[in-house]
Amino acid sequence: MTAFDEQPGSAAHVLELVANGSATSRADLVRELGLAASTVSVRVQELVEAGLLTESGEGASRGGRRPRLLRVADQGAVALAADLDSHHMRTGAVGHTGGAHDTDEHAFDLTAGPEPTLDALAERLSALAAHQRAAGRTVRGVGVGFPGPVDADSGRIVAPSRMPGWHLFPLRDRLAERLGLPVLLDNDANVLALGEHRAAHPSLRHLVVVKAGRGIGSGVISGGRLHRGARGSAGDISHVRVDATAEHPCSCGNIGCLETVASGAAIAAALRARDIPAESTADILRLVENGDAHATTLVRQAGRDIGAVLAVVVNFFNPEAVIIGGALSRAEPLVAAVRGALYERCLPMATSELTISAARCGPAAGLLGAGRAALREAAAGPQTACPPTRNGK
Amino acid sequence: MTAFDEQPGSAAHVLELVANGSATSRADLVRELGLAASTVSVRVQELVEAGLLTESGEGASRGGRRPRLLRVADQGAVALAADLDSHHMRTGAVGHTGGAHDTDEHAFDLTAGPEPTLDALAERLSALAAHQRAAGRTVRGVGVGFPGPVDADSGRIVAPSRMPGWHLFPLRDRLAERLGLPVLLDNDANVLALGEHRAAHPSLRHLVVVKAGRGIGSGVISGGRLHRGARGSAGDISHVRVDATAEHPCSCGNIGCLETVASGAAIAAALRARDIPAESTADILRLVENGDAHATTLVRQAGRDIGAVLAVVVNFFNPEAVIIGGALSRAEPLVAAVRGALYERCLPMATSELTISAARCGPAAGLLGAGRAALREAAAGPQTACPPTRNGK
DNA sequence: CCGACTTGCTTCGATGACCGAGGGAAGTCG
DNA sequence: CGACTTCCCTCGGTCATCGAAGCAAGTCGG
Repeated sequence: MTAFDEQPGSAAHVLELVANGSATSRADLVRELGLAASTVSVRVQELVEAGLLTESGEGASRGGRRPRLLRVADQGAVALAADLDSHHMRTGAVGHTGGAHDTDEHAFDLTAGPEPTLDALAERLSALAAHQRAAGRTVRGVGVGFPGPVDADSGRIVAPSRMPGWHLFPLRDRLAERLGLPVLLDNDANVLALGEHRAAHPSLRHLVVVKAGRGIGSGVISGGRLHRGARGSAGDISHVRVDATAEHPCSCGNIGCLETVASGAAIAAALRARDIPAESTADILRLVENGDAHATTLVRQAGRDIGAVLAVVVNFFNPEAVIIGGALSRAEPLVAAVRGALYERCLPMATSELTISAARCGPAAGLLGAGRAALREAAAGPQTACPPTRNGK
Repeated sequence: MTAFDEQPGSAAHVLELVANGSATSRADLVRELGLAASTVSVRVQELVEAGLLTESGEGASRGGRRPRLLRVADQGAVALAADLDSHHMRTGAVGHTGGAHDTDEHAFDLTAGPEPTLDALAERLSALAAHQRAAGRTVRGVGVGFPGPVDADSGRIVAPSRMPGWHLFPLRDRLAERLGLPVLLDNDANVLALGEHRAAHPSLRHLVVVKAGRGIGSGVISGGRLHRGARGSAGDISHVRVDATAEHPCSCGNIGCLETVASGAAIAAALRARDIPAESTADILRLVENGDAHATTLVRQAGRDIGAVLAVVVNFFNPEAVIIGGALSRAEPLVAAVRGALYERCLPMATSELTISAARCGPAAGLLGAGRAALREAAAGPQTACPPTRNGK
């Protein structure tokens, strides 16, 4: 019943490969999946009959018969996506291919509690749904990335330390009820990781995707699958201690947490302490782009701090790539500092073939991840039913 | 073709469940595996016919017919196991059940190079094999744990920084040739992790097993499977920086590595610097048991340092358990300090249901892990052939 | 321009894993 | 002693996948 898992050989996997361009024909799929040609044909036929895949013309010959090109049938099918952070709500509509449409950013306060957030979410997503439908598109589902621990199975928020009232709030079901659409809810870093993995690096098996924005989180792909850990809190590096001498206490009750020295919120606070007006990560980015020395120094130091934590993670987990996403990933000095810290502190063996780069999907990566995941759910739902106790007949 | 993987439903998995006591009858297996009773019966019958499983009497009724008890047919079948560290070679014979027999420890110098090590290994294992055969047992294979990075697929050693001559040495094949037996080679922490997981905690899915001995390493179980990472170096936490002010340079070229402040070698060196004679981890343990204040302080500090690194790992990976193995795990203060550091520095969410304990299999855990893995290989080999290109017929 | 070869895709049994129904064996319990 | 439970096996049936064969539609060298 877990949201994102999919068995390697089949069904949604085929859609995925076609959607992200890894395969454009049946023959491609055969090479990619390692299945028999006959099996792939059957699978494709099912998907075509279900209206999820279309044939669209023929491709270039490679010395023999021309392949019949396959495309995802995104005939106006979209998912709504929402990416939350503590002070903003970004929304958009996501199709099977291409970027996010109709995106919008909207200030609000997550700490005001679940009910106001639910209201704001429902309001904006309803409007978005109406707008999409007016444009002739079908809305298949909703994907939401939440900046805190989420129990993805039950669709509930789990105990964010500084967000009173949120503990065990059933955001997924409440939102689904309000919108009349299936909702997929997960941690923001997890949807980012899924989006980057599936869309930009589908062949990698072990991946760490960091979301550096107002807060800091990460999503972990192990063996090609999202690693949630024992209680779904895997990837939470925001409260790792990086500077025991730091004075700022953290909401978690410790001091020197990564979040208190390297997050967008911390950088903005440090800038304000120097009488430089900065509230959002956008402000920080603007300062850095304008060459503000203080801002650049702080951002670079944040990168070093994040890199110090990631160094442990890279030695321990030995991923094929570390991807930096989130708003701050657009600040070159931060990415460069992360790179430097990793190369300096990790074993050569762990870094010699390690890719370290900014998220390829850019600022909308979170939206894309959430939306695509929701689309995948919607597509896989009718087909890949839950193995146990489902077909009553 | 990877050494330890096994698909969930079948073959070796059944043996595993019976071997570690998770299942004692066909009905148990049905409950454990979730397969149909008929399927389980077929599987068991195959294993019985192959001589790998036996029926042995009947168990207590639970209100109906008595179950026919199953046991692993370890009719004298053993694997030889070797656990290497930089100055010792521990060997023993391991059956499907029970502990290691005929164990022996033998001082030698790994840094002397691969050929002398190969000679020493072959000599002791040949003697052990002869002894086991004289006692009427059949030797099915050999499992070796090596204290450094290993490419498990090719069975070769990978670039240990301070071990000249070892890079890409094909220890597995060379040893197999010398002994005329199939050899399984893996990192020492990995075999320890496999042993502890399969034998003591088979139901856990995410697990970190630390080997604290003369060096420090760890093995990672993710989703019930060993996580080796991109290049097989996952779990290598020995070169994480924990103390930038430390003066001791590390063989890796950095300073303040965990290994230089918290390993058995480092503790022994620190004791010697205070004119307390200590060479091996056994010496350290003796001092701690005798209440030596310096030794106890150093061991406790080592535990804190290890705990500091594990805190990052626990937040990031969110395992269900952290198991401390290796010689130093017998020092209570070290385990206690690790516990303390984890509870202090991790998120409550990551530790509230986290098990932190010493390895249940004790000092022979490494041997057991290596031996059991080799037995499993030997048993699975003829049955669970590699999926592609194997049955020539 | 024409065979020979390549590539793409489909059709059609064969295979094998798994399941479920049915039933027999051997218990417990009232 | 009968009703029910538990354990296990036997026997078709379903389903996914494979491989062989073949057709379709190209390229390419003579």
